[in-house]
Amino acid sequence: MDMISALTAFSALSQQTRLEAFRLLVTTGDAGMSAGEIAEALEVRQNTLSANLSVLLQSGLVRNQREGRVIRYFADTDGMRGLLGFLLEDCCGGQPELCQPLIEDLTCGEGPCA
Amino acid sequence: MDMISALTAFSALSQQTRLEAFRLLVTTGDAGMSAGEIAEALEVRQNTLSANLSVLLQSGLVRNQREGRVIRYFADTDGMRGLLGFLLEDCCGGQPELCQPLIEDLTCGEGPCA
DNA sequence: TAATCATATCCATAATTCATGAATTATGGA
DNA sequence: TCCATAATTCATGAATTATGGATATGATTA
Repeated sequence: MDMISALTAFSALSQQTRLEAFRLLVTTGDAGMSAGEIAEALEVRQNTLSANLSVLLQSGLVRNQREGRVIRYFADTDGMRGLLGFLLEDCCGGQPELCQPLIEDLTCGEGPCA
Repeated sequence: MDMISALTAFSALSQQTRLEAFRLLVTTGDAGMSAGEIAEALEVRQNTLSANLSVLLQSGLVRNQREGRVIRYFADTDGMRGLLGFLLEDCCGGQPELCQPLIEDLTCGEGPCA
């Protein structure tokens, strides 16, 4: 992931409706959620959400797929991985002794994630 | 980390000068860098950088410390960990089978980070 | 074909963000 | 105390972004 993509992704996540939508999509995983369901869950107007989903799409953090009349959205795992990698890249390159314990904290295994 | 803090952090990272400054501070680790050195490295005016550093400070991603006339800035590992945890939290809670491989990719061990 | 449902797009307005120059504060040395 | 240096704060205007109403598109059903 390059700097521009990272900026776009961070910018996409720096707005409440979008961050909430993204988290929602992360929790629903492969099932995803239709635009309408997301709008209802977050209590935002349809057109406002649509605009925000389009920002998330462009950031690569979210994918979508038309299913008949409905358009279903999904968190994009690759996009998320790219962003996490970008954040940790310098850390790993420059300061692995700082970085490794930071990563080890992030395992899902035991207890809450972080 | 709560939603507001995460929004603040993402917003802080969604601007080029700030993202570059943050990455710079990550690579310098415990050594940190003075405001002037950062401004010089990034070729931005002192007051512009100062405003941007203050945004990073408030986001918790960066700390600072006065040393005589100089103010030295450092990446805040705890802040970074909090943000990563926030991103992965839902993933771990809701979709550990998606999340774990994503995390495993992030080890510093072999090759580039991501 | 007409009606309807789910989304997206267009447009205007409101709100936010950003870089800049000028002024200010804090520190250390002569 | 005076001066120079390091950095911050403040006010401003330009640019960007968010929002909501209206409308358009695209897919299904009757």
